[in-house]
Amino acid sequence: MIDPKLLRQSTDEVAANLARRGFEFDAAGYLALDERRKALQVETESLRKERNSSSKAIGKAKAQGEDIEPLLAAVQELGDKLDQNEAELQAVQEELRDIELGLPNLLQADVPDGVGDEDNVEVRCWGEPVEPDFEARDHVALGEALGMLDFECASKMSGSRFAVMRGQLARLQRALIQFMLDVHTGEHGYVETYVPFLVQSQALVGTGQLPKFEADLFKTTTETPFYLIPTAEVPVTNFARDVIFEADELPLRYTAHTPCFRSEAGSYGQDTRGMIRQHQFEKVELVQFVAPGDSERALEELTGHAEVILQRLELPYRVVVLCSGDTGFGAAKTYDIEVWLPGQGKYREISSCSNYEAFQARRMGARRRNPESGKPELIHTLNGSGVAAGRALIAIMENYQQADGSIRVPQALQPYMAGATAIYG
RNA sequence: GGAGAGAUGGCUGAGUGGUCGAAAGCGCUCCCCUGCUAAGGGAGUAAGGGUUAAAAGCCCUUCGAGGGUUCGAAUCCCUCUCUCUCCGCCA
Repeated sequence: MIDPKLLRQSTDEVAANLARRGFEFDAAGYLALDERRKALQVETESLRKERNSSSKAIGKAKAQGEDIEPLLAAVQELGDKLDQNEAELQAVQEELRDIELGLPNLLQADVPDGVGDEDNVEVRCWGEPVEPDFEARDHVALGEALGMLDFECASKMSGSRFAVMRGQLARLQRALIQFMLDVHTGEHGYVETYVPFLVQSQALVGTGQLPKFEADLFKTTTETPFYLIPTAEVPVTNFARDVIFEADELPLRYTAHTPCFRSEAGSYGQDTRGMIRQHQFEKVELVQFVAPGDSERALEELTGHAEVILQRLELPYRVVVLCSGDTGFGAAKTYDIEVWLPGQGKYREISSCSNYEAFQARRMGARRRNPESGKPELIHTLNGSGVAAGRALIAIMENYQQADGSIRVPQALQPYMAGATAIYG
């Protein structure tokens, strides 16, 4: 959520910033509605004040044994007017909030302009894509030939966009997760967490998936609906809901391995082959809570933490900064890490690291006590994949494939694979 | 799943219709005194919002959540949620 004060006072600047995303903000409409809110609120509060003082007077008069009948009559009409005003005010406030919840975050000044992913800007590149001296296969061909990756089997129970893995391939994914968690907790100062995979709507409003992107989520039909988490960002970031941190508690760094569930509405036809885009996948997530002045530096660090994983796995990748049109709803700035996939002959997203600044914090009341003023202020939140396990698995299969269809195990993972150096069919 | 108890400020805990946003204690901050390892005295100490260019001040809201009764609700009524204890059941 954008600071409502900023929305009122610098409406044109806000509108111009949002326009960089291709988002059209009806500034005039918003301001008109806010004017109505202001008038109603001032009036309602003064009515309440009147009622409060009258009630006190009645109490006093009664205590002194005076006749309170005339006082009661005077307050009576006031109550009706107040009820009406309160109802009207509430309606206007809800309307304003709906608008505010639907506005994307302001972009940082250094986010490049652009419309789609073709306009993202490469920031750096690591490793050299190696051309094998045989025809590179993609992970589907490799996995199926090994007898360890089975989409048909998955479709029997769950339909499309699910996978079944068996044997050493299933174990390799587990090894990856274990490895990533060990690096982040042991070397990058993250606290490992275990969190619910089902959350209620207010948690998703807090992180920004709701109310706008309900169609991308799986939802239960229980009386109070639960949503399957689309990312561990949702439960972990909500740790900070309604919390006022002491200044010396920050920064806080949390990591979690969870499955992620996405209905991927509107993605039909894209990546229908293989494990790139699934309804269910495993991910290790990184989340940070930092002081408002520290988030830009924290984003660089967090992105670096995700990069370390790919470096240890010796997977070539590049980092791109997302352009204005491609940056996600709540993010002020996002780096995507794209790993080289020989089977596709291109770089594909394996991690997305974003600085949300106060966008999520404002939605969920995440604050810290400012050490100078002693007053609460909104913190900044960040998160990034560190990294997506399913896609990392694909990257390993395709980058470590041998001419005979076997797959070498990256050195960093061998300790997690009982010393195995390769996977054979 | 069954039975009971509870939810108040950073914490403990009082408060059953009227100056209660809330006693007291603890904690914390500042000041004073004292002087030596600890003690004494005083003051202050919730959050959100409105008004303001901003601040001060003033005002509104909030005692688990939502609704109701009332001129007036932490206090009365209804619904829900959560926590604790016991029983049952389970991983």
